[in-house]
Amino acid sequence: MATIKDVARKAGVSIGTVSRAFNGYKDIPETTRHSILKVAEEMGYVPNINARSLSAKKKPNIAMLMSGILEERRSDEMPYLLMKGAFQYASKSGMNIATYSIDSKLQREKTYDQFCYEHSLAGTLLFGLRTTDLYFKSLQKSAIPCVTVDVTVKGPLIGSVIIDDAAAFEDLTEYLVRNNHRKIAILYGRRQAEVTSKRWQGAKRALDRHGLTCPKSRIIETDFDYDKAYQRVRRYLECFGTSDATAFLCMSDLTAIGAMQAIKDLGYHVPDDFSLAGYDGSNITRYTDPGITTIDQSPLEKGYAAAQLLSEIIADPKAARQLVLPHKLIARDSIRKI
Amino acid sequence: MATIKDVARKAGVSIGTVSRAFNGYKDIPETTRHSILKVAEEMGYVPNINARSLSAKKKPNIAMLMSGILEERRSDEMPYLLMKGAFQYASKSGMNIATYSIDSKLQREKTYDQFCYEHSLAGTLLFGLRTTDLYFKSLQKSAIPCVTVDVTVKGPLIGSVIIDDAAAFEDLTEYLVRNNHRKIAILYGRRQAEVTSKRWQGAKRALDRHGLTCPKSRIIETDFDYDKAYQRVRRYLECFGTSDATAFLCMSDLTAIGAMQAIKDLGYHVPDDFSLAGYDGSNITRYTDPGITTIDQSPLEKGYAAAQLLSEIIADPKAARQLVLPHKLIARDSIRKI
DNA sequence: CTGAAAGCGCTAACAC
DNA sequence: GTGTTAGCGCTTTCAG
Repeated sequence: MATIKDVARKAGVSIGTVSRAFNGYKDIPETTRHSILKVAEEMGYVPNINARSLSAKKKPNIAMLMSGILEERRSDEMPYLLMKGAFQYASKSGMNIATYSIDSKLQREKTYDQFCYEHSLAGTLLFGLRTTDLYFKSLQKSAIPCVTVDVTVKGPLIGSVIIDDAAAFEDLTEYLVRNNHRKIAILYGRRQAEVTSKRWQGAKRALDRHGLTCPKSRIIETDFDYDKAYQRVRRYLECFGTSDATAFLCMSDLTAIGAMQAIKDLGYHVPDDFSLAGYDGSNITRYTDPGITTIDQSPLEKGYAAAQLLSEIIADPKAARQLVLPHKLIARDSIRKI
Repeated sequence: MATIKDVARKAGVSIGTVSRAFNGYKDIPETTRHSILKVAEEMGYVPNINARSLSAKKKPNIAMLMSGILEERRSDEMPYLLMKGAFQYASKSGMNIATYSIDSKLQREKTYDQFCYEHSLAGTLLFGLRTTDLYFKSLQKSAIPCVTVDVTVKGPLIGSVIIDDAAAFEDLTEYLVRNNHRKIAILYGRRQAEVTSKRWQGAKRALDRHGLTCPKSRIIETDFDYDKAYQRVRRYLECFGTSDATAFLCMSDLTAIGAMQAIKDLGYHVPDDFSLAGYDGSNITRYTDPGITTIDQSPLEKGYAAAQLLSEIIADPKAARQLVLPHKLIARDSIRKI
């Protein structure tokens, strides 16, 4: 493979000049730049990124760090779409992003700063990060800019992209109430999760506004997953039948699907006997029968926005900020007016 | 961040010695190595990968190149699971993998070799590659080892990981026949796709074996996607009702789901009126009602095996080979015995 | 055993 | 304008 030296020799100039031609320096005549670029093109020369980032900070290396990908912890769809969104921005803007998995083992072995140094990173996108991740707190002390998605970390070089979880869940709750549901059972997420309490706040706001309450009996705990939701809802229905609630408001799509299966298995019908709301906007909700009303988390847009925000922050640290993306309610047939 | 120089100074040795300590050279006394490693540990030193790969070929950089991720072309689940599998192997074996998106724009802009040179890659994993990708043919001429998944490229340094698509589809067809289905409609995939013809071969083999045929009327063309499948099956049913076929054999899960919706929308029932088979093993098929019988493509295992195979090939080019992973049929309630 | 030194490919001062 | 040169951080001969 041709190196800068080969190009220089063939073009009859020094390597310094070739470098200048490639880096958009304006103190070089257009004719020279052109002929150099042409020679390089002919030889199939492309600058080596490692060498480049070794010698200078230009064309910063940036990376997506995906946490939790090895663990079974969330749907496969969300992180993929975040990544896709980031790659879309990268492709459009000519930025080059690499993706790495940062599992908990890795986080234990080397610090965030060490990882960045190891890979000569000038900035990172953090996807799937939880507050319990070892890297979570490191971010603040680091001098390397980053953008987190779905969680917020305060720090001068830290941006974040989120949706307003509380407001979104409030909307969803409101939507149920508007459809005259007054006895709503809530499928709670993992207790420790930040999003669980946020969503609960939103539900609370909507219920309060309408003078409604949610007694303990109607709070059904899950881990955001299918199995637990299925079992809990099944037990709930065996206990209360249709007497205690008219709708299930779920903190994730997967729990909604579990709930729906339990409802069906006990001979009830969605939405005739029970209405059902999910949360996340995952693709599956389009294909269930009936389709599930849910909140679109816009992972694609989040990934895109995160990459964009990061490049802004790298260009100017003052650009660091929290971006709140709009959420949207996707109405489907799982909720009926009563 | 500490560099090798800092460590050398603090440990009272030369940088060469530090380097040796880190690279497992045996010509250095255990005591020296230990004290160096200890100092390094204290300083939080980690070798810079770029510098390392610039100066030598050791600890080769390897990468997953994901094609088609920006295009809408396939389910989001498959490529993600491939990636996950590769990361699993990487984490387990201490190998460090970066993921890049190689969209068609990028493939047009720089050749495969250029891309590898640019990133100092010693080997690549190719996910989502199609025969129409520009990089597809480049692989053979390249001196850089790679492993492809789901497609086969011949070349001395090229490995591939596949499942036997024809055999898998044959099994699926056979399964329908065993359940006494003799009039089977086939939801065909994209005409140009290699997998389409392979799966067709498999179906043919099973049908032939039982003296069955599949008249043109029962071949329904799709693009592997939901919408087209829905429309085509709907039209088919409006035309034939239950008179022409007892089962739909689909070349992808998404088309199966489209077909199922069409069946339901016209007032028919799965599996009472029509049995249904999908292909891919995507998660959605677990959650539909009824669950869909399908073939598990094992993307996780493929990714894992691909990463493993690549590291074998890099260690010894003679290890290059084609790996055929076992497929498995997942029986669910969408098929009934008649 | 270990230090010194020559690069790996590239960028960025610094001269001319 | 453009060549020269000093690194970037690391590995690897080559002496000794």
